[in-house]
Amino acid sequence: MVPEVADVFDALAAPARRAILDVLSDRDEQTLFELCGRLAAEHDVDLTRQAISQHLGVLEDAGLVSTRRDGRYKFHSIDVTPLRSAVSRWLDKEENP
Amino acid sequence: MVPEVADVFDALAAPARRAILDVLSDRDEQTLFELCGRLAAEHDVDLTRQAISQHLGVLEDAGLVSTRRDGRYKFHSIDVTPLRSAVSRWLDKEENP
DNA sequence: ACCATAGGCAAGTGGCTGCTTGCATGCAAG
DNA sequence: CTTGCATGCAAGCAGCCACTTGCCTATGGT
Repeated sequence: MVPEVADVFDALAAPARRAILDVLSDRDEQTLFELCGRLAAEHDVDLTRQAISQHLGVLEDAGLVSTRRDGRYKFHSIDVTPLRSAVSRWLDKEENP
Repeated sequence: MVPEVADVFDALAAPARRAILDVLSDRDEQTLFELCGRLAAEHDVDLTRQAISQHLGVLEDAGLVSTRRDGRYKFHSIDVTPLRSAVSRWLDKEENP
């Protein structure tokens, strides 16, 4: 699935998903359970594992999170590339074209 | 009202509001009726005047749109400053701190 | 083989919000 | 002062989505 600009902004609209990006921005290659722990401990995000998993799915569909499987573990990492291109339409505005 | 980061991303979540920013990015100082016309003609946004007005309110609360009153006209302009600071937490990440 | 761990799938529900409808306000031209 | 235009306010309804609950698959250790 190719990520659209709309998917990026929809993904960023939820506070829980922004907190996930914050945690992943601190350290890459985290599993679902690691994320659940750190979200509850450091970001006051008290959701079930399934809720976090669904949020990760949205972020992955938007291309903001990339994953790598190894056995029964799935490691998540942040990727800001889609965010850069999503906001460039307004931030890279030329003053004198 | 001081705009929060959450307000910025909530504002950007709606396609209609992103279209409004696109129109304002083209030309500043547009009135509500001008915006309605250009949104319908060039961006396939077919909403009532009140809907557009509410969207403008959300954008204004987020600090993404600034307004200037003159008589019975109200001119709207884009301001990308809150957007820059909202995305900087992920985009301005230092590789070697 | 068995059990515990890591994660996935799916349906149901409550609450929020986006849009419309109807009316009100304010300014300006005649 | 009346008429018309640009905008503002508020309530109500319908649709969506965030979260939970319950069950399932698979991998790895003992």
